Amino acid sequence: MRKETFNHKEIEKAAQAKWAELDLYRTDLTDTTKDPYYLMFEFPFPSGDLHIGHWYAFALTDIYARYLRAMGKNVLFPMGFDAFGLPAENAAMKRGLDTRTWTYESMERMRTQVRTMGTSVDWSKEVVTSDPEYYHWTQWLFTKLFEQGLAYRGSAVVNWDPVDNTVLANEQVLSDGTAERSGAVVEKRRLEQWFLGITKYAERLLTDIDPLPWKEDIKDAQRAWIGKSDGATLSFVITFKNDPTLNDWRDDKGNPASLAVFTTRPDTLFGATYVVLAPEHPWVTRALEDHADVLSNAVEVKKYVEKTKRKSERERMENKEKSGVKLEGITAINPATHEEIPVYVADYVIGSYGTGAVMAVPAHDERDFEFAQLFNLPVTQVVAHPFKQTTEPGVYREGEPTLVKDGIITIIKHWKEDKYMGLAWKKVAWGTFLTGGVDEGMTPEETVIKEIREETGYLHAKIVKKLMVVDGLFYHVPKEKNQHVHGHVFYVELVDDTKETVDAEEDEKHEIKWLTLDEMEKFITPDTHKHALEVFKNGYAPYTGDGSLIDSGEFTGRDNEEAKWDIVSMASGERTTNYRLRDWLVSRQRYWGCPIPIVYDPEGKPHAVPAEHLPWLLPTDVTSTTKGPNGKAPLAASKELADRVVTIFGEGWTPEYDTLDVFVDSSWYYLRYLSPQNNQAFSDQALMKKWMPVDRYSGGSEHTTVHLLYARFFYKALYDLGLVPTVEPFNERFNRGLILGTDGQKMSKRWGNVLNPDEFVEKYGADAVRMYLAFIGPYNEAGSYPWKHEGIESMRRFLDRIYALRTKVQEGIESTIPAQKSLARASQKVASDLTRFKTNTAVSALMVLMNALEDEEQISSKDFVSFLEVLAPLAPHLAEALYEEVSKSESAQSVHSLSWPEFDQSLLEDDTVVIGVQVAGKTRGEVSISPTATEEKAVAAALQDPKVLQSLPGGAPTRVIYVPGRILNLIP
RNA sequence: GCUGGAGUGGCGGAAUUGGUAUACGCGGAGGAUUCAAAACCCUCUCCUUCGGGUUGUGGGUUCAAGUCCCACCUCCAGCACCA
Repeated sequence: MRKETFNHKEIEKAAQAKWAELDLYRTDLTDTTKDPYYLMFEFPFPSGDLHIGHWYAFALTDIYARYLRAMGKNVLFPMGFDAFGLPAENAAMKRGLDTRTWTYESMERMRTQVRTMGTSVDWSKEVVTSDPEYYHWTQWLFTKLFEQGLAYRGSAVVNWDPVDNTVLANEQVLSDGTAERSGAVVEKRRLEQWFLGITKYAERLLTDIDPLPWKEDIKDAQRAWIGKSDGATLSFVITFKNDPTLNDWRDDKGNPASLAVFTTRPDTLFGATYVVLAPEHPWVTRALEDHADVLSNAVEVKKYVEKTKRKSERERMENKEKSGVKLEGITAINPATHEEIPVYVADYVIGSYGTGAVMAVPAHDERDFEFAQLFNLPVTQVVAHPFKQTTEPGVYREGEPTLVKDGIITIIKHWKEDKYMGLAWKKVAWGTFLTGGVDEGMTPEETVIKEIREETGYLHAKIVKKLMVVDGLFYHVPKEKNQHVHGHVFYVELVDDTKETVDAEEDEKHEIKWLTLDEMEKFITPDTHKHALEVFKNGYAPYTGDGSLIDSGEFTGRDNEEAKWDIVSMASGERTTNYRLRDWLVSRQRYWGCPIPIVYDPEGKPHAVPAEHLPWLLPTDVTSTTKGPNGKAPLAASKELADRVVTIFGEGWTPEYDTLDVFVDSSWYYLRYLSPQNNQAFSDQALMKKWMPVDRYSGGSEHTTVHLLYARFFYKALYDLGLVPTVEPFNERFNRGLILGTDGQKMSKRWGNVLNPDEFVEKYGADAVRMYLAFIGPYNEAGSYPWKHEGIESMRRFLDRIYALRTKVQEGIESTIPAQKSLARASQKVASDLTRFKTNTAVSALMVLMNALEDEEQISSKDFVSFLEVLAPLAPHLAEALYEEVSKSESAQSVHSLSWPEFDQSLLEDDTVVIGVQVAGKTRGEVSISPTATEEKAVAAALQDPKVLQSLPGGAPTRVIYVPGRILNLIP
């Protein structure tokens, strides 16, 4: 038997009944006496049961809600259910139950569970997305977007299950590309679908992130998702070899047959040696379907295109080996070099990004390089790889004048042996290849032959290959000046040892060494030469960085970034921005979702269902398991729906059969909380002005990109329609961490490590579970925390000790100063910790406080109530129970109606503090002095300490650094 | 591969934002209590050759670095053939 314990079931029941009776958590949204604070957590799917993750999300935000109320805020803390959607539908189907019935029963169960946590949710604001009262307005908002052209129809590729004759969501397709349900190999099909035009908002979604007070990882994930790229669209004129008449062919806009490509590297245009089209590119389709004769290898191309179509998304993602087919009969003209270059179709180019076609620059793009290797395509270097010398001798001297010139770096092979020429410099510790400057009027090649002869005397040298151009910035020690050399790197073989006498002056400079490649590696010193050797040994690797342009016509020599846009205008290109973000496909061929409020006239033209016919009800004569005809959505089988359309709109009119993606439902629910029963509007304008944006939004990191981004877009679209008052819906965003199983693994049925929170609530009580979760780690950082049984036991022990404290409480006695000080400190610490969502240190502060109170003989009832007030957000039930016991002199009915305890500031200031004493920065002792003591006093006190004296030669410091109340540092 | 974040005892984690590193809790050891055990209570618990040393590693800035700067290593998260 514990010395003191309490019956948590009793006190929880009593407290919860009391709160309900007092209607303590109903928020008056129109209250003008208090500051509004909108605190929200992500509303759950009705998954059937609350798991520990739900507790973590709801209970910890509840702690903050209770704290804010005590701070005098008017807190809106609502909840609801994201009730439509696949998870509910699948769960119901798996159990063989009706989706609607199962979903609503499931929500009822979860509501009860949420109450057991002691959350202070205002249930009068509850929203359920599958209620017609809610989706009425989802539909209304959709029609508003439709009117703006922001909701539109387009064709999209979907996952098609040929056995079940149905469309599958990505989640229903297994990693091997088969359907979860039927096991069939999933195919790709192009269907007409509804989209929301989120890409129109890409730029604003991006720039408006910057001022938000979110953690960098959340912001960055959104930026990556939007994926902005600045570049240019360039046109490549196309020539049809097999059918010259087509060369006059013009596109829809009357432009000559030319192919648009998007590139972020127009500066490398001179190095574009071929062009690649995505297999989905309209030209490929057209060439195969309408003009098969333009391709000499149409059969082969067709085969390749078919093959890539069958490839699943995942396959394409995992297997990144290049493949492709040349389009025989079509060539393109590089607009910069005017050279004729080949055209390929390859699936490494994505049809839906940019123009679905790229110019390939193998010298400066890794993917293009890989492809070029495969097909033996030319690699033309146009950007020199720069090296600024960073190791002596020859470190580039910043700010000093620099001689810019062309030069050669020559790797010379011995005429007989497998050895190479190295030059050991005599006046400086350089080991180099043969180098030289290119004189006016000479080519680098001529310079090579000349330099070999002048500097080494060898007469018979053969240039085998030009390897590359490197750009060296270094200090030429013998010449005593900075040089910036565009170094043309050559590989040369000596034919024989015929040589003439070398000029004595040249001979003075360096000595020839014949070295193997391994020896050469150690011998060579300048960075440019090291790189040249590397390329000689391992071959050219694509260089994707910046540098000066080479072999780029009139642009040669200029900085690539600086010349970029000039090259674009020279090629008559257009500066373009592209985004990775695609428009949001919202059609779902499922039953359990918000019906898309669209009907089609006899010509097939879509019309929004007029407002007076909303809500556009989900028919009840079909259900999740109903199969629509020809693989259409379940609603296509609904007679109820078809009849409704004919009755309202007339013969020949047909309904839209698809339902909306659940992320549409959840994109605006925070607006509905403000006016959940409103049947005149989706929300209330005055209340939105008062309450938006949501002050703090807590949720899972899995929703960082999709939900958060979609909600931001939806809200911005409503802002443009004048329907909401601000540009962003959420101010602060906190991603919570993950509670792991006791084995440190993610909880999953597969590992058999799923813990049921109800068991712990039953055994230790809701308060212990709440406080344990609060203590497990910082809630404001998305870490992951393994569940420890010992942890929750210790938390119950802590609560028992608090319960035991009540026996020390005395009515009518004075507070002691130590008790007051402890309370003041804890109250301040808990307040600042909770504000930052640092629940773990808030709990720790409570523990420190309790340890101090335990040392007291007696506790005044006033102090004890203060203690309960600080405890109340974290352990609301126990605080309430103890409050009832000791609060006879208090006027408030509930501890949760009290305001946060205030203490005299002077209680936080100590008369004496212990500060560290350092000698030369090392801690040697400590002194106990007043935080306002003068430097003389502090030093005098410190010199009393023998340890300090001992380490302070001379007995007195020459210099003193004194930060009152913090540190004393004595410098000998 | 790219981008972002983080590395502190046996473990979860603290650290007034540059000022006594290891708060609080778990685990462990010893004791008290008990016929005995559980529970409860008390004490100790980074290393040390007792000089001192210690925040992933190596440098730097500073009177002073877990905190700031540079390089490297490791882990986590997001994106991933996006031209």
